[in-house]
Amino acid sequence: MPKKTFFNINEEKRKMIEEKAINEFAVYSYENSSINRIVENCKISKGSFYQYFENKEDLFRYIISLSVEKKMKYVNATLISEIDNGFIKIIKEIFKSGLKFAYENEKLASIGVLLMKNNNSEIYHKIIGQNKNMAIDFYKKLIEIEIEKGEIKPDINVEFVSYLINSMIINLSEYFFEINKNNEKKYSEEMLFLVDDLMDMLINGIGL
Amino acid sequence: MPKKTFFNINEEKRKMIEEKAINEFAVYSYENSSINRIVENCKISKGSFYQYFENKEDLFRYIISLSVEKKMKYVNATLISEIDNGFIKIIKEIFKSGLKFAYENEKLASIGVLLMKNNNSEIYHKIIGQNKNMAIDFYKKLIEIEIEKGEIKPDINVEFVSYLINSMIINLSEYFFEINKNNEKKYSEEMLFLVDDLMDMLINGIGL
DNA sequence: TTACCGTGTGACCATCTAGTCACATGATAC
DNA sequence: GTATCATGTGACTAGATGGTCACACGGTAA
Repeated sequence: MPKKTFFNINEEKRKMIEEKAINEFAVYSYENSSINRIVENCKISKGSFYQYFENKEDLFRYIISLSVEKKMKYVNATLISEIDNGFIKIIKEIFKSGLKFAYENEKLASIGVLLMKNNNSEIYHKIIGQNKNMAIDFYKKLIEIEIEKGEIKPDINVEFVSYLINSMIINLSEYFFEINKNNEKKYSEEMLFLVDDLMDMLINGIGL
Repeated sequence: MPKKTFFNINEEKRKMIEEKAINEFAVYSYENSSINRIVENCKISKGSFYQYFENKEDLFRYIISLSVEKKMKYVNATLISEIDNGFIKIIKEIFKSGLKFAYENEKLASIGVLLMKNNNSEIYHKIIGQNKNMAIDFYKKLIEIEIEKGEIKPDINVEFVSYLINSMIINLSEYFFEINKNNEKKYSEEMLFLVDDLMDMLINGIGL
């Protein structure tokens, strides 16, 4: 957590520091980011920075916490409204809210993707640590319920399918950025079709 | 390419340098690897290193070329023998030969995965560059043939499915390492089942 | 005026990096 | 013996990094 001095400075400056830090991590990832560059962009001194934050990790954790907080607002709203509508609907909505978050918070989403992909790094272990299987376990439970309801084949490899869904969610945002890199962004249409395609594929396969 | 001096030194020393470099890149990835550490582990001087290689990138490219060469031996054998057996068989065998390569060349596979995942980095663009869509285009063609043959739904998003298959292949090796990290390795059985599961899922979906 | 205190500063430190270069060694050729 | 040449060396450079610290500034309280 940042030191209390960080929360004492005026909001404009605070937001500016947050923004510059988000920019830095989104472009360079944690390992290759530079405090020197951040303070330079912020036009504050090195000494000031270390009066706001314990160290580089402290800043990164703070930015991640901002990101998680924001993303939760998207996902929680979905979960609450869809919790009784079964696996397909829930997963679909998680995918969609994930994409919506990525679309509306490109930089934060990029930081998240970089962190999740770099899952051998020290910072990944420090931040994600024991929670790394939380999402996967959640999908596992959903799938098991669906198997009991007779909606999903009972002989699938639940562990593996959960893992796959998890990496699909990470990949989906990336793919979306990829196809939209040079085009103008057509969030609402393209994106939702993509999720529908993906879910249809997951449930029914691509074979005839 | 390494300088000719590298190929003049005796094979034992050359293999040792290759091995230590592979180790370094597999553990630290390109960006975080250190020439200092490599020469220290090799017990050769910095000067010698720069008489063998132009620079760090030269060494990395060389190691990647070794890896590609080796992997091609696995995949090519598959492609030649399965080319007439249709999409499912080919993809299945590509998955399997990819896993076999990863199992038998853990370090090289790890270097490849790290490079492919870090697809924003300068080194990725330098090395993969314009070829980054080669694999995806290959899958696209396979799928289009299969659609014409009436084996795959004609209304799927071919571009997206190809992208997905590509990232599945990258993720599959990773998942395999993951589940085998603490267990003893049961390559032949578990691995092949995993591929069969995955392909069955891709073709038929998980829904009942 | 003096004392205190939160905030701001940038030179500085230790430590790392990739890459260089003047020199040493040792083998072969004449 | 001497000249040539490939190979080997490690101190050194220039530039980065994260983090520290003695000090400066400005406002408030006694």
